[in-house]
Amino acid sequence: MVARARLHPRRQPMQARAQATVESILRATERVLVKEGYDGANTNRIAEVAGVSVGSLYQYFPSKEALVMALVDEHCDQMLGLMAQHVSESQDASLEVATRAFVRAMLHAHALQPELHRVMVEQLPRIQGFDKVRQMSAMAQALVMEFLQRHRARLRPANLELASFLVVYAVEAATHAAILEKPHALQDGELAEEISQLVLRYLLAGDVAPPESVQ
Amino acid sequence: MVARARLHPRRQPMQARAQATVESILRATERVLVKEGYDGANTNRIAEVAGVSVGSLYQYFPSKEALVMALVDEHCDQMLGLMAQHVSESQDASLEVATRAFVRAMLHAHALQPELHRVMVEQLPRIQGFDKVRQMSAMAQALVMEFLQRHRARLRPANLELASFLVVYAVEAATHAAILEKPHALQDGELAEEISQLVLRYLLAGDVAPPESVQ
Amino acid sequence: MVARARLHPRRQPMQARAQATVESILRATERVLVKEGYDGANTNRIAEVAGVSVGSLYQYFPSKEALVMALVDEHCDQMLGLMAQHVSESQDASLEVATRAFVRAMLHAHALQPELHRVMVEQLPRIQGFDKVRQMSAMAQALVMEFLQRHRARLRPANLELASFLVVYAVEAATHAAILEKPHALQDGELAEEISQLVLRYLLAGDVAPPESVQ
Amino acid sequence: MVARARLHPRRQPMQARAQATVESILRATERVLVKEGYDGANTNRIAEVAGVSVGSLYQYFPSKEALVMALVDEHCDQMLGLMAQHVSESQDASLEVATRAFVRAMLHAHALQPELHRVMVEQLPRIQGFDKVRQMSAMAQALVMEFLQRHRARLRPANLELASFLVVYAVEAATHAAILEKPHALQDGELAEEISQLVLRYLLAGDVAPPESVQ
DNA sequence: TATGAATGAGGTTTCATTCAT
DNA sequence: AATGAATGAAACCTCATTCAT
Repeated sequence: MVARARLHPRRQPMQARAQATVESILRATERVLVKEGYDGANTNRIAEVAGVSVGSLYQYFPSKEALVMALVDEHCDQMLGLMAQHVSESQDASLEVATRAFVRAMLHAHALQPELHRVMVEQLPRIQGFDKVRQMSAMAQALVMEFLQRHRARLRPANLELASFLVVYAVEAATHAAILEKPHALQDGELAEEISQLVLRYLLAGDVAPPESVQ
Repeated sequence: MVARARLHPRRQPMQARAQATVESILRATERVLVKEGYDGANTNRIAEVAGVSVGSLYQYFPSKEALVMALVDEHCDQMLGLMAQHVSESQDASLEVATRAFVRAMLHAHALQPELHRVMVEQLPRIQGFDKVRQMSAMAQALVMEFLQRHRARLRPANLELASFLVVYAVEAATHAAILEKPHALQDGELAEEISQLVLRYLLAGDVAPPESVQ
Repeated sequence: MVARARLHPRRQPMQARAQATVESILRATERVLVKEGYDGANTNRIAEVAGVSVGSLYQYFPSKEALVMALVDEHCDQMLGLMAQHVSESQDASLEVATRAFVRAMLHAHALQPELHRVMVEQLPRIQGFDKVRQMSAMAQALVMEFLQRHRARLRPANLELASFLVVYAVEAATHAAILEKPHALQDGELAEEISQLVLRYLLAGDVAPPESVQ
Repeated sequence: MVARARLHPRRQPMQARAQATVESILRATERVLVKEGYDGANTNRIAEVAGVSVGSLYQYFPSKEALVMALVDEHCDQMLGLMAQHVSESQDASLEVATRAFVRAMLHAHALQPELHRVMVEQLPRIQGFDKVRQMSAMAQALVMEFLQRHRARLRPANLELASFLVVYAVEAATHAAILEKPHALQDGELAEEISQLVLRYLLAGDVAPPESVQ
């Protein structure tokens, strides 16, 4: 109801035992969140599933929201790390190759824990101070824009900031929806290729050749 | 959490006064939802804002979720109606003209009540049995696919179902994000044109001319 | 732990039934407070004793402390009312008669619900914003000082503010301690007379005659 | 609330280091009690402020109440010691000189740690089994009565027990209230003199001369 | 002896829903 | 039909205390 004051982890676990506790709490939160949804999840249940007492949960997370937030942070960091890694690996690749690699990486990332990702995106209420998701978007846009700037000579759009914005949101939405609604479409490369076409044709002047003729 | 037996409106309001009551409850729900979020909204507060008693609220909506669902229904119907109208109006228009009109329509639709739309998209899908939003997506895809089929001769993608899927999600995501994060970009036509380019270049072979030279 | 935001009653009961509920909650609070002490009192128990549900308690009192505060307010108002009444009744009495009447009134007031008064004074923590008790002291001092000013010609102390301060605290302490530790001493008039002597001899020059010779 | 079996210190600290630990725990308790009040004080916090672990705290104090009680004991012992010392020093002094010295000593004692004393008096009596404070009162009354008996020839009150009772409570209340509410009044001797007058005029027949003419 | 992680009973509070008026 | 007082299950969270290391 009211903005909750404490959203950040309460203390760093110092001993190995404590780190294991924190880990088990986070994993239990995931499981409960996926199974029961955000509204169905409650701290007593999470603690029970984690095999610890509520007290231990509150020793490390000062509120239910801080707990969820920590999970979101972890998830965002994973996603961002994956994206950054792919961008840096595509340093010298052509736009076509890099884009296709990136789209496949996104599909892969979403496919890792699709149910968890769904909960993250669909159910986690936008708690006050929950800007991590927005931050992640901003960083993703920055990464993409940096990449586009290196290739700007070949690009059609003049406003690269706007282009990054559109590309990031379009790819995220398509990837996310596909994982949830068309999981079978992940097997053959059609989905990945079509998303890549969406991006490349938007960015490049002229037609975009199919992947085999480029690679 | 609780048995969720009743999700549909309890009775149709017959008299004008009753209809006014229902209307004020729905509007109050909107306001509270936008201001406090789904978790912060409670039926007593909504009734208070609506200027009626909780008892009256429960006379027309058998549960909190039925109430929220009625609002979502209303909103989806509006969006779908708007889309259907544009598709039918674009019956004889070129793909270019129709797409640009559609994108502008979507931006317009999202701009009507952006905060409410945000709550709808971000917070409400998590209610169990809330497939209305998914239904809306499905219907939107059907409408778009019908449209694409009429223009299939000019289209590059072979799999029109997949194409509709991508177009609908990409446009929705871009439109939604733009309304919330780049509200100033709505003034000039740049944003609308870039989203249109995203769609058209994906769909059509060859380059896409700017709007003025086509219209 | 932290200053609690809500210390004031939540709503005024409008219907007779609601007023009865509030009344029974307040009386139950008294009983539980006396029996279990402040730390032993809990809202579920109070509600149970009151014969209502916790929900009803929280409908009228937004927090445990607000509930206790309401009781303290009520008690302070009673005490102050009693004092004011006696002061006004002693309008034309001599200092000796008025003082003796006042001391007897104080003893009487403390004896009404000695256990409750003890809890009030000894156990109710000084919650932030709990200045009602201090306010009551201030008002008592004001009443006494007004009275002293009317009799200033006969008084020894020059600083009437200080005199009021000392008289109020000395009488309150003596009365309070006597009720709790020497309840038997209330029967004969010795205690009342000695407290009166304490006050009168402090205030007046020369000796103070016993009551019978004055009245 | 809970069974309150253990109220006494668990063991005597033998080594210097252990004594230092106990000392730091007691001082931390003081600080936390003054800053947060009895309800806000918790053993984990106290241990943290003391710079030791909770485990160490429980090594020396078997319960929270034993800890607080040790502090109260310490405080009472200090006060009683101070009073006893003054009484013995006033062995041969006149009633007037002894009383004035005693009142000044009380004011001085209260002024040492006024905030701590406030917490002691206002918040701690509510702990069950806390008769130390009452004991102190009883001992104070005994000391005073012994003193009065030595001077009984000059005294007006016949019931010296009652007189001791009133004098002790009146002086304690006046002193305590003055420290908290009129701290500035401590500078000049007016306050001390007026309290002394309150006592002396109550005790002695006839008027009481100002201090300079007596000493 | 010291540490601090872990415990869990029990407290406060909320809010969807019911029902007497 | 409308009111709003009443309900109570169930959530969140604290903190005195224990105990493995």
